[in-house]
Amino acid sequence: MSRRHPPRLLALPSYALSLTGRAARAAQADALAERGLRLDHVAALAALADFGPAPQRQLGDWLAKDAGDVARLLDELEREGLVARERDPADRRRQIATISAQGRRALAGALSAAARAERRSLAALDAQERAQLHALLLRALGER
Amino acid sequence: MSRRHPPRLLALPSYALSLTGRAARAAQADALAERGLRLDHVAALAALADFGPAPQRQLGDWLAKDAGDVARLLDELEREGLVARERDPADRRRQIATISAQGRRALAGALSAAARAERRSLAALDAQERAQLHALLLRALGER
DNA sequence: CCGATGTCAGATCCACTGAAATGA
DNA sequence: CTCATTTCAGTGTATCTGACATCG
Repeated sequence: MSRRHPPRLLALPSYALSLTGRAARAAQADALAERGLRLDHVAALAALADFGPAPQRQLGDWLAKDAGDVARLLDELEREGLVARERDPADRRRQIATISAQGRRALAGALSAAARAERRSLAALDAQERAQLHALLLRALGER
Repeated sequence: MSRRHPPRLLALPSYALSLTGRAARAAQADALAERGLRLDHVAALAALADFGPAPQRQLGDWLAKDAGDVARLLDELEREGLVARERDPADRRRQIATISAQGRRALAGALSAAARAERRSLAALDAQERAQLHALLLRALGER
């Protein structure tokens, strides 16, 4: 199994980016699958925990997710009792999603599993390099 | 439109990695779509250009792609005249794929389009930061 | 404008087939 | 040499994801 990568592609930072991104994503998805969660479940829970209850469209903006997908995602989370949805009395079109106590517990467990998976998938970098990579990625995202 | 990301997720390097990776991938896919190419087309052409003619199985290993998918991928590239397939006389099960002159031209154009798309998607970083990011990603991949 | 549903393309994966090579 | 097994390419299929279109 010669898993070499074509040099011409590696020469593109964004190819390397998409490869490492996929690997990181896969490692985390595996870690979460044991808990019956997907990455987007955890992302939604984290957003609701960090920013508080929100209408679905807002949640879609935070997670860079399509509104239709958010609706289906919340169906699942609600079925598991991790979030609750209720109509906004001020605007009855809106559904306000709120994380439940059970959702917060699931989130905490999932985040620590994700952090462990991360150390595995970025094992080739030492702590300082990981921090440097992290800072560059945040800049690339326009955060900070 | 709030482009903020949940802090709990951004605190994970691999979340930032998967976000930027997804954006980079989408930017490149868009740039290539105008040329009638997908990312896997370009990856296959690059592998054949960098490593030389190869049986399909080998190509699948390089690209981490399923053998069946490689067969379909090459059907498309062959139909466009970008690669040629011929049986290996030494082992008649094998099909050796070779990039054509036209394939090389298509690859060159695609790679420069990808490089332009990249400057757009990583616009928040200056040239030095992009280089630093690139080096870290290659290390993370275990290349060099 | 908001949520919900349907659908589509792309990507990944798995099972299976037939032909060809391999080796006990 | 024969037969069982393995390898390779190719086909079919299922599933998941992200994106879009439409409808109430």
